[in-house]
Amino acid sequence: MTEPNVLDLGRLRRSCGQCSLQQLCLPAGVGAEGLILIDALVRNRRPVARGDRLFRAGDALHSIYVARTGGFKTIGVSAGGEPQLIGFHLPGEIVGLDALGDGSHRCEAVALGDSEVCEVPYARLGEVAAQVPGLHVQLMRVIGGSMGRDQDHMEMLMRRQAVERIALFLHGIGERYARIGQSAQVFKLPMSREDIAHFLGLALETVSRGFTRLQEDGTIAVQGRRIEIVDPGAIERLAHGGEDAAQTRLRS
Amino acid sequence: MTEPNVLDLGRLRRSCGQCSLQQLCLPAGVGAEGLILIDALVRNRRPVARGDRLFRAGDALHSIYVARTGGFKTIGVSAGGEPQLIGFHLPGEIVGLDALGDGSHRCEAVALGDSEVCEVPYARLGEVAAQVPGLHVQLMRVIGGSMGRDQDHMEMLMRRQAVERIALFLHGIGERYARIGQSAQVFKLPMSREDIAHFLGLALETVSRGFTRLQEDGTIAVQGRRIEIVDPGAIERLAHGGEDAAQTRLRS
DNA sequence: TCGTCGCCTTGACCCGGATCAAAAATGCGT
DNA sequence: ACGCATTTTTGATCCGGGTCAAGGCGACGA
Repeated sequence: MTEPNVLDLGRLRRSCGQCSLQQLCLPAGVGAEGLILIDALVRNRRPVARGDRLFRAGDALHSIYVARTGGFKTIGVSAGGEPQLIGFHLPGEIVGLDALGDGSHRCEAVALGDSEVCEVPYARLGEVAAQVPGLHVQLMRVIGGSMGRDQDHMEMLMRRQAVERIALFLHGIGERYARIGQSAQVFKLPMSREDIAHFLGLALETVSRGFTRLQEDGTIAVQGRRIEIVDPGAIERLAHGGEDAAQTRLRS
Repeated sequence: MTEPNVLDLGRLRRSCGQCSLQQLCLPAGVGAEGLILIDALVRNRRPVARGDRLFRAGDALHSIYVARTGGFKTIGVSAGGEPQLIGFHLPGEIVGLDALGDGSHRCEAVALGDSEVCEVPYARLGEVAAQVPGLHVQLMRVIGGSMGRDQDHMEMLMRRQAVERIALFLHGIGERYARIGQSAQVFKLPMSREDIAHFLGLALETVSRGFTRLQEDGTIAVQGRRIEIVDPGAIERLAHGGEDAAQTRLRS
């Protein structure tokens, strides 16, 4: 038995105006009439099963994606070498910008768990952006945010001490969950220890040991992938401070 | 529109049409009439003395810059922590994109030596881009290239062995010099060992030792900051993990 | 309920690179 | 040219974390 308004409900729930990610996504700062165009631009939500790929390295840039639920990791396959974990993409974050440079993807995007994405055909994005004032600005902001996240990643990789990298990682994940209205203190990591290790440039054993040590210090509570940040101050201290107060010489 | 057929020599030499970086810079793929607009957009070349800053962390996004000669480093000051070397910017490369996210710079840009830049006021860039079809596309390509370079940086930081990071660094620098028509085998590094060390996440002594070791192996020849890549194959092999056959990965 | 499989934790050992220290080379200003 | 300061190289020592190896802990199906 079918409800008469099931289509309307479905359509309504798919629309950008109703999306919980609206503030973060492309529509932000765009008027109502622009929203309609963007609604048409964004293909319907699409389910993605755990382990499925949105695209592979070398694929031509066809669409960019917004993670709605679940999560993704992007893996770069550096010529012949072993795969490198480029980044994680939580709900509300964009996947696929790596192809902006030369029009083909440098890495592949794998779903960490069962997920949903919004697909945005890149070719039509340009057309719509030309009609909707403000979309380019928002697009730049979104892209800039993505670059900022890459720099956060580098900041992690530059940290000398393993626990500092881990603290920075957990702090960043918490902040990103807070952006979508979830708790920054208690969350479930969507990725394995091995993924985290590759992301941080550590051995997975070192990640595990780091978690244990932070738990022993009373900084966090660990139950498998469920993390509770018991002492946010300590995490912050490890993440930002922690290192020598050496005055480096920046010549003026 | 007006034909600028009467030009003094100085203006001609400053114009984008005459710039040796034309192919890499904003004008690429833009018609003659667009070029005139871009010419007007780009402020004249500006000299920057060694050690001068184009902008500091926290500064509002005012302009983005194209390095013409010399070179720059961008340094992120992560809240209270010690400074982190985000990247190097050789001639033809863009400086200042780090502010796209939230409109204020995350890092400061310091001239490695006496340099020249083209300054592009960001507010006017948007206006001109609206008038010049194809500029947005090129803008995206330039931004994408910058993101790609960041990922190359990460690839370096992920390498386990110090010599591999150094080999990857030298290889990348060579490629970037080749893009602007200079030799990829012989070049003078514009930055100090200390800068390289911070960039690669190593101690400066380790960088120095790595250079020495590569020289002893006959892979490179070092004379201070002047580097000659004697055995490009060996560099490539080290850069890509030392296990795989030489596979050239050139970004267009 | 049990057994299996994947993921996570813990232990032991060892090496690469950070660190401390100092000499050598290069560059810079006068 | 000279002397001074910065940069670079080289040496010696030590420790964090990579690596190998074994042991828990759930989750899930039979």
